[in-house]
Amino acid sequence: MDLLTIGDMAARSGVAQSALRFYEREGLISSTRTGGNQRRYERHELRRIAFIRIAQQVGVSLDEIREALAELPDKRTPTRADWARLSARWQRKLEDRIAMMERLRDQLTGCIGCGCLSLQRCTLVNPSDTLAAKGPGPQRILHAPE
Amino acid sequence: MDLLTIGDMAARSGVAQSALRFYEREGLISSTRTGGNQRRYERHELRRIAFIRIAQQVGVSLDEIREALAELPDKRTPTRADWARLSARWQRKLEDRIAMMERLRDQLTGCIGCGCLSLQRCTLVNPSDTLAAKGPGPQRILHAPE
DNA sequence: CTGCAAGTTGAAGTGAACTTCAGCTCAAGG
DNA sequence: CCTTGAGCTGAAGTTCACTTCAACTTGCAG
Repeated sequence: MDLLTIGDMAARSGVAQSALRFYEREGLISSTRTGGNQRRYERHELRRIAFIRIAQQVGVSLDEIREALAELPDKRTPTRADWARLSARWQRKLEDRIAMMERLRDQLTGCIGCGCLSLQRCTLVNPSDTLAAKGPGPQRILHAPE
Repeated sequence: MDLLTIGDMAARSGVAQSALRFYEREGLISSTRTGGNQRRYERHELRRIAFIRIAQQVGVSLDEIREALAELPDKRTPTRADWARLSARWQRKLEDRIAMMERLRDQLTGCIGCGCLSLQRCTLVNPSDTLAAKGPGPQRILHAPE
């Protein structure tokens, strides 16, 4: 077999073993077990991990990542097309986020000119006016505009 | 006087009162007190709050924000120029971050083509190879490339 | 077969950024 | 004056994404 141990996975992905176990508990990745109860990973799990890290870079929560990954075929090894479909969706998110940051940048430029930084005049603070509307509760940094 | 109560500040900034008290404990904003120990804010504190929220949008931690704000004059009300100087610095950070997201996007595009999402071949997962090198400890989402 | 690195578990700890709570006090309109 | 809403405090709780720990078991090289 060409199954990988958790050590291999950690080395190849740069993700700590503890994080891999955590991801498994959270249902983001999966493994089989040896007779002695040790984890063995199929190679394509590396791809899932790559996907998770990329999504995190984009600022997506593990919850949302789990949902996305749930769309992958459960039984068979995901094909190139499966991954491409998913990636395309994240690419969209990324573009949205980039667009938001650019708006932020442009507005900040304007604000430097006028020195205002006023809260309601500049739409800087509530970029898409959704942030304040979220009410109390911890607010996500760099929330992804859906 | 035209001092604002914490309720006013919350309403005008869209930031919860509890968060404002928290920011004050953390030394990010300040207030004077009435005889009856209630907070009263000068209007320019709104600008600090705006700045805090903007910086958070860019993905900066409160620690870093505190450092940045420490450069503002402590005694006098910050001038337009003071703010402009600070804003310019954040604008730089924003551009860096946008650049990183764009790299991410372009690479993701490439990966969709080849369907790879491989961890080490694509530099996608460790965009500037610093992430994995950070060792154990919670890793910041969307870390700002310094 | 032995030694030891590598793996296992559940529970508890961490840090960031807040929120919630309980038990009070203050301030302003009627 | 009195009520009612706004504000105060310290301590504890919350969520996210993990890490650390202790005590124990596996697996492979020699």
